[in-house]
Amino acid sequence: MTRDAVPGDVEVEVEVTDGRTRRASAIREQRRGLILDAAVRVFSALGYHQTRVADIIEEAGIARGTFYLYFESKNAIFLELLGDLLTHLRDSVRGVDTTAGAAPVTAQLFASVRGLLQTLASNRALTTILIREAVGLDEETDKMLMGFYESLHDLIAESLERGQQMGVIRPLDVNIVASCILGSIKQVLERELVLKGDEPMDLDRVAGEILAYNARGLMVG
Amino acid sequence: MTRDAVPGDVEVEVEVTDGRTRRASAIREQRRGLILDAAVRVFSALGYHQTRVADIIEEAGIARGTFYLYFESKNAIFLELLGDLLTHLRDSVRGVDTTAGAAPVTAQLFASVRGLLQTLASNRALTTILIREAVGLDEETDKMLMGFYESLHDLIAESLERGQQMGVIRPLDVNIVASCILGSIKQVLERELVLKGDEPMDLDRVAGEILAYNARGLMVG
Amino acid sequence: MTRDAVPGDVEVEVEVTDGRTRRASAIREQRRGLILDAAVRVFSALGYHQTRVADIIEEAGIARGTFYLYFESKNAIFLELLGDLLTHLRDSVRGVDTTAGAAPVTAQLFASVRGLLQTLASNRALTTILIREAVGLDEETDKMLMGFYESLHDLIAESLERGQQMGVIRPLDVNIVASCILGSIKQVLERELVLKGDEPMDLDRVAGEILAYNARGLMVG
Amino acid sequence: MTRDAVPGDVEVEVEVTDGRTRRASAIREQRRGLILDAAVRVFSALGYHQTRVADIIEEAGIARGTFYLYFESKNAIFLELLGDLLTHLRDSVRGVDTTAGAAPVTAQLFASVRGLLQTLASNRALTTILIREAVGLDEETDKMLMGFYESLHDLIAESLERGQQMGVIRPLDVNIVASCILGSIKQVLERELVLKGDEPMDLDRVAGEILAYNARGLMVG
DNA sequence: GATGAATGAGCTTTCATTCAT
DNA sequence: AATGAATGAAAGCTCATTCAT
Repeated sequence: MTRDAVPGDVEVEVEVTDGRTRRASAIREQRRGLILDAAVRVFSALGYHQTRVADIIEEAGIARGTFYLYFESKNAIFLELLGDLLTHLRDSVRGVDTTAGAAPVTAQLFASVRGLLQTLASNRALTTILIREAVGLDEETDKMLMGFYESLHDLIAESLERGQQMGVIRPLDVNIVASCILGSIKQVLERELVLKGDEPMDLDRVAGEILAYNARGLMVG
Repeated sequence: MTRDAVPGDVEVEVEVTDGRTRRASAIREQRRGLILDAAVRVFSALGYHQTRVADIIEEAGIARGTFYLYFESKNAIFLELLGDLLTHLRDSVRGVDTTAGAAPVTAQLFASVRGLLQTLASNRALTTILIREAVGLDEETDKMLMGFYESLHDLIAESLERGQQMGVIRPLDVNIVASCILGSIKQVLERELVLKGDEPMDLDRVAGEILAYNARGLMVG
Repeated sequence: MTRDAVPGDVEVEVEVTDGRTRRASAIREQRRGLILDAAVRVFSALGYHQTRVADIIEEAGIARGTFYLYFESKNAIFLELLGDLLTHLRDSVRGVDTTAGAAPVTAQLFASVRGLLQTLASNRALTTILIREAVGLDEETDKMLMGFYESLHDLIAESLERGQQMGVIRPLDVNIVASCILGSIKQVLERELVLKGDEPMDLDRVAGEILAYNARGLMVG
Repeated sequence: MTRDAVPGDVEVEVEVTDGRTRRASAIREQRRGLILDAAVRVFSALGYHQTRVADIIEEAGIARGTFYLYFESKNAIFLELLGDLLTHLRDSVRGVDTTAGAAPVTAQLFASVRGLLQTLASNRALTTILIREAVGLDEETDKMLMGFYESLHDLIAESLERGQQMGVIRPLDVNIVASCILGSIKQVLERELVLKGDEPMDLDRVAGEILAYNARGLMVG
């Protein structure tokens, strides 16, 4: 339920830092983290629009003004949370390495999908936000999200193209099929995380099923 | 950009209808339609939350009170638009007929997917709303939408099961794969409609590509 | 529950009146009366502020615009109802006749109080409005009502003065005591009509009790 | 014209109170009081319905939101004012003590009536509201007010019964006569306070006159 | 005369953000 | 740095009244 520590959390202290400022800075970051954690809980429980700043500060146990000492606005903290998750996700998705000696393509893909599911499963609250809320909030948030999905799409499309060149992927419209793959994963996730609630997900089975589907389709043989 | 006339639009006139009331009723429905059209334009341009009732009445060229003469609330008109689209969509999706003498399964599926894309393509503005906005608004809207997707999911899952019994679908987890299929379609749509803007979609090619992907997967052979 | 026909109801037709206009005028007055009756019912049930013009036209079974054909405004119809009741009441209240040969003062007062109660009891709905609602609505209504109570007050005060001159009323502050008398009657009425609901009032007993109280006070002897 | 400080005004501070919170709380109550005072002035000048929240905040010199920081709604602040006054009034009305050695009944009654008048005279603005505005606003307000008058009525009726048992009150219908007494006082008050405006009231004379009237009635002897 | 759809000023209330302490 | 009272723009909605048919 809590947000993982993320590099971006710590603002770089550019001034001369003696012990005092360093300690102050650490306390500051700790508090910032507490607020972010509280915000995740509230946003994923209530949704962005139902969440009032009052809810966040109550959950965090801080005063109204304090919130604005750490974050510019309600939208800013939401954007930061979203950015954190996207960073996590990007890290768990890698293109297929087709150089000689690399692991088999299928194994690589399995690892990639499994990693993705793993990351999302261990950030259930944030993921709930990502899937349920992050569209139609405002221009900036929308762009951020679309950019993320676009880059995932491109990653998949490029992999498909390379696969075609290697002769392991059949001729197909890489953009449409990239969308299909991305959509498969999103939808399975939505179903697994949002509908199934707290029940843990069998990562291996789900990842295997997704890959089999993507690789072989539905037909017998 | 405008909403299509829909059978459900016209409220049944239960009273005795002479010429006058029939005409009045027709005018009323026409006006209702104009407001719905205006709302579609505004909602799909600004998003649900950014849209104020003031925007809709300005677009429709009516007074504030007039809006509430036809619709109970901002949420109500949105729900109605969404309901219209879902009705449209349900009509274009049919389960696979596996009785002897029916058209080949592949052809049926192609017709179904193509019809779905067709419906959505000809309701671009509404579809934009469906994809971009209809999640996380409020409990009622969410339930409506989830119910719709759930019923699509179930339709697919049942078709898959039947296919397995007939021996044309390989063994697989019907729920996960149903999600994959549904997600494929959603994502392709989102890409085609939202990102590509007004550029028309090659329905046959897209539908064919989706089906091929779902049927055969990615692998050569 | 219905309003009594009142002379003021019929607007004098000053133009040349042939049969046609006379009939039209009669129909008009009849309709006016229906609306007034409907308004009484609604006002006394809901109170002035809770009553919307929509309630009155629904009760009367007329169209919105028709209401304004007969009455200038919601306030105007209320004022007219109030005026009707005040006219009724004024008619049932008479000063004490102290000329030789007149009925005994006590009998006259009893008749006056009894008549007042009678009038109000047979206009329960209107009276409910008078007692519960007619203060603080707007300047004009307030003035009308205060004028009515003031004239009742003056009538009583004058009677008291005359009684003092005749030696039948003890020395007392006529204004204060006139208020006491008026207040007694109002409060008894409020209790009898508003709290007791539809239970009929024993006019003789109540009038007798009020008079005895006013005449002899509370003390033994 | 200003509201008196009332014990109930100060919310009990249940938390640990250091100097800071105590001061803050005091300031808060002071501000609350200022708003209540402003509301009394506006309500008694314009009447409940003519008064908009905008009028109160303008009179109080505060922002719109500040009002809602202290009071739930326009109706809530009105109810609080009314409740304050009723509490005051209840405190100044006491039943007659008929145990041996108590003050003479007449003196007790005089003190009670005088106290009532005193309280109302020193809360002229609130009283104006009580008499002119507080009926027919909404269910809750009506109940509050009716409950108050009912309790006054019962108090008087019980006193009358006890007086009868002691043989100092003649046989009479206690409920009707209790209404008469209550009505007398209400009406005198209305006349003295509302009609006479700011002119001070001769409490002793008015109280004396009311009592004499109630005790001895109008007749000579 | 009758109709009822249309009007729009005006209301109460919410809540993200500011700023004096 | 922390606080939380104060702010006020902005929203959704109501309803007495008008007016074209």
